[in-house]
Amino acid sequence: MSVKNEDLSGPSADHLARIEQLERKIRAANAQRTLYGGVLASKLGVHQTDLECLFIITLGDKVTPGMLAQETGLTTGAITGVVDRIERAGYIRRVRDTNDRRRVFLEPVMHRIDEIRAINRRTNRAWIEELGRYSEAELELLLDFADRNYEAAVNATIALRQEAD
Amino acid sequence: MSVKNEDLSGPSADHLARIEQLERKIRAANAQRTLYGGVLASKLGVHQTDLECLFIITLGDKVTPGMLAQETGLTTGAITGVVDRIERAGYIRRVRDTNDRRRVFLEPVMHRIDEIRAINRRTNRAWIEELGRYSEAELELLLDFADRNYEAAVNATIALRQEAD
DNA sequence: GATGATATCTTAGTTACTAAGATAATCAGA
DNA sequence: TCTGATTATCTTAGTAACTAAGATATCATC
Repeated sequence: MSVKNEDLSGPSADHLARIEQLERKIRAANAQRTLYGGVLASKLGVHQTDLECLFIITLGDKVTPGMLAQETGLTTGAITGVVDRIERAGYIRRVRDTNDRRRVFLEPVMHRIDEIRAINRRTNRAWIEELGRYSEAELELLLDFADRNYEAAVNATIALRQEAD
Repeated sequence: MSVKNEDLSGPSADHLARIEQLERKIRAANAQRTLYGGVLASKLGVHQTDLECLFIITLGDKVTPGMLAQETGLTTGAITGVVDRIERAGYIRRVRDTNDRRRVFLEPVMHRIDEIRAINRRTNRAWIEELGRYSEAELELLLDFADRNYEAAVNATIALRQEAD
């Protein structure tokens, strides 16, 4: 019976199978979260894209339409529409940059954003509770993993864009 | 100095902050993966939605257009368009159910699906390597977490749909 | 065989998106 | 400080993916 040295030949087949399973589950969870975003958006009377952009705006500081276009991959024309809608809905305000008057800052209206967060807290109560039961060490691992996952997605997108067509 | 009993008052503020951070990172990674999907789709000459549906088809067995409509939240009319496009592109074949001739099975053409997987392997080489360095125990935790995350998203969507408008 | 239910497809119309260009402000060099 | 190039946002025209409603075909039940 010939058994190859697993330590030299990389992860075992079993290990690889688990990794693929993990990838599939992450993708499935992704899809479900996207679906949730769609339902939430229609409930708020905005579009799914609008909600995603709103999330980006609340993440960073001094976000501009141009930055949104870059991060989402949408055209600046499309972003103008997005910004129009979420401004009209009262979730952000356009504030001209006083230093460079071509630019516009998208300032989140926090008390309106909090309304959305309240909905998320309601619908995710059980999930938040589950998360609370993780130990510090486990949370650390999950945080690190999520971070690497994000970076990997960024790099994969860049790599894919650079591949010859 | 009054210090409340943290064990009785639930997770500490610090713990909660980490949980929120985790949630934000998951969402950011989500957005990036969605972006990657868009770039990949345009590279393949299909739509982002098409690619997502194709993924669902390869996950399950004997998937029908109706099931796709349910899982994605799209109308059956939209699904017809999706199926038309990915069939024309050669990634699936429509196969009539011989037992119930109203139904259609969406049969993935595996050697074409593998082309897509090869691209993903190329662009995610570094990420796959990183995953390989996780221990069995860590992978177990991540798998379980991804699973819970998926279920949480399903439940949150249901809860949101049921909330009074 | 008639009735209702189910699965998919078709059609008409809406609208979010892209591409290209307009507008307006900034910057760099002579 | 004028000139041209660049940058940031917005506007416009056109495309196509989507929804809603209904058509078509098959199945199940009495």
